[in-house]
Amino acid sequence: MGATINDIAREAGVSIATVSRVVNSNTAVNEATRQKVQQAMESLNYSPSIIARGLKLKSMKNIAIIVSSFKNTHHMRIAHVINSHFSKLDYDVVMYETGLSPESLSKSMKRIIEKKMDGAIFIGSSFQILLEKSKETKKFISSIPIVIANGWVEGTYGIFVDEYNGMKAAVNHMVSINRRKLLYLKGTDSISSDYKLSGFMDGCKEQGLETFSYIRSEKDVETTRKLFIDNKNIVDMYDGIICDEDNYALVAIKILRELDKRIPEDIAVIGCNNSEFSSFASPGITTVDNKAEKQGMYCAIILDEILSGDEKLEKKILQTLESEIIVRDSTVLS
Amino acid sequence: MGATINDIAREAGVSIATVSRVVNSNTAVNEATRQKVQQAMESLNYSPSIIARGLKLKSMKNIAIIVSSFKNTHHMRIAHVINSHFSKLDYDVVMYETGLSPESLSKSMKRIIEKKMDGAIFIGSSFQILLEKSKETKKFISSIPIVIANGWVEGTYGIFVDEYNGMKAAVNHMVSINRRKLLYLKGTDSISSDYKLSGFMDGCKEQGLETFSYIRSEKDVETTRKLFIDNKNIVDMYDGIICDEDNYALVAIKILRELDKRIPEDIAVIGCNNSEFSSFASPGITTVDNKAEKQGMYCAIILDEILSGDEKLEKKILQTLESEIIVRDSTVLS
DNA sequence: CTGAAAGCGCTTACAG
DNA sequence: CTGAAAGCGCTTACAG
Repeated sequence: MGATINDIAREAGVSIATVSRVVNSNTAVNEATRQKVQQAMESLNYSPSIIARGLKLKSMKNIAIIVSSFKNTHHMRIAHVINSHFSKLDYDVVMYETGLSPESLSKSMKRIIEKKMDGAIFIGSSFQILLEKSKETKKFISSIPIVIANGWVEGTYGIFVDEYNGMKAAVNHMVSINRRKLLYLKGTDSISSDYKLSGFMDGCKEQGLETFSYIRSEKDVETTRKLFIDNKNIVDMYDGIICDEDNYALVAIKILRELDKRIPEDIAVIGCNNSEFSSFASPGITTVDNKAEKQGMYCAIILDEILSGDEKLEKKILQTLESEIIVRDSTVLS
Repeated sequence: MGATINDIAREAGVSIATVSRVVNSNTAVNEATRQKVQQAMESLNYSPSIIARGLKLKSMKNIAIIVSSFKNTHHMRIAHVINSHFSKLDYDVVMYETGLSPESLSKSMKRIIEKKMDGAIFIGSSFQILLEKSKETKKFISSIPIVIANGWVEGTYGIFVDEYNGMKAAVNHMVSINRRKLLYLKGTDSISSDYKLSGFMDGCKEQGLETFSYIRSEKDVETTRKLFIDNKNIVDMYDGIICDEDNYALVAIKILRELDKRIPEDIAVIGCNNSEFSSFASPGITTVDNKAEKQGMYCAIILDEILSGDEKLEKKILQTLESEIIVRDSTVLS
């Protein structure tokens, strides 16, 4: 239904080469001719086919961002930064949501190759495992440059945040406010979540703590309530709880309050991600800030460098960003 | 660098037509031939160019979802549902983040047309105004079917949630728990936010309330604190606060607590969106649930119907979903 | 079951 | 400054 370059050429009484020239305005064109063409384009409501152009030029200036869920706010913060960066460079950035199934990841990877996109950024450590499992991966990795936020597989570039030491810092912070009996709440399994847990465990050992443990659980309200009530000793035995995500900390605080515990006097709580609501909540939640924006920025910059061919980077883990504790009322009253 | 259909044909000793046939497996191909081709594809690491195919076939089976920000969790919930729906139908759904500038919207629309995408869904009422302002809009709307969540412009399909009556219901709920002096906190301006406000105002009038008002403000902690402290009378004059978003309610509760107000005894608070943290927070936040998932589902279904040409729908506002109050501890203690 | 050929809508040397 | 022509990588009637 849309007009093509041929229609415009006919309407304006010129060749398609000339039309192409005025569309791309990179070669000099006689002003009168340009006018005619422009008018023809207007009146026929012309819009050039980027796919025909892409076929010719071999690049569509596209990059892909892949997340497992649009609902993961932490990952979307990272995606936001990447999008802003590449939009400015006139790239078309397209987001894919793949869930956690290797099949749908494979499907997306296939599409991304077939579309000859210029690069891809995966957000989240879960992709490390997923990529290792998927059949499409090798082909994919050899086809286009890939950056992973919080993950790495052979042939890709990884940008990590040091959540291991972030969690150690959380333990140290607890000790600094005299909490020596620590519980760790672990949500969904993932590489990142495992790193965090070992940071916690090692931190506790280094500090010579005698009472520390962790629980793996769902982070919804009902489950957590049941967990805390069925094991009444949990609430009485520990004086500090570290959660692997802020929303888990939010839930924990809710239930602790129901059980008449004072935060932080009876039990101090630390979350992770420095999400918006961690500062909006009451009490404000002390959190391990794992630098979403900074990580996104690094991902973007690395991919950018690769694409512009500025340098031949070795494929490897390129950056490890430090995370940082942000202290709020859930551990220290202001 | 990638192998093309010609390379495969040569390698397998067949014509490109045959290669195409085995790739698309829609015509019968001799089994032995198929094997040869398949092997050639394997060994050359072939992946068909979807863009060459698209040029020929005129449709890439793509739809676009456009949001103003990846960081808007409410909008991403809607996007998530739409993505799931179309992924199952083997569409490639690509997300665009445009911000709130007409320019970047125009750019995205241009790209979407140039890519000959099959349809587009805008999420958020802000797009109504943006689309009305943009130069590209007319062309865009006449090019492909468009659905807007919470907005409508001539030539598109609109799926609305009745937030006006949602806010009236919030007022009624306040009255039912004996709150008759209500304050409304309004965040960023948008059509949706205006609807909500008028729902509040009209609700108050209908209930014959004498003390009600609204404040337009930023929703961060500092601003709200200053607002409440500089106008100490706010906190003393009202016994109920309705906020146009949950995160605003969260902030309000935080500051009210700092000022030693009890929630809900002294002041009851209602938010909007039924976001995850509204149930995770303590107290749980009573909220106007504007049915993100349902709205997303309707958007997807409508676009789906248009694309499959099942029927010629009149272009108009197609659905208005009812919103619903979810009562939690911020208004009624359980 | 298979191949030769036309065509999808562009871009870009190459001539003039 | 402008046009004729080749080619980008596919699909699909049309013959055989």
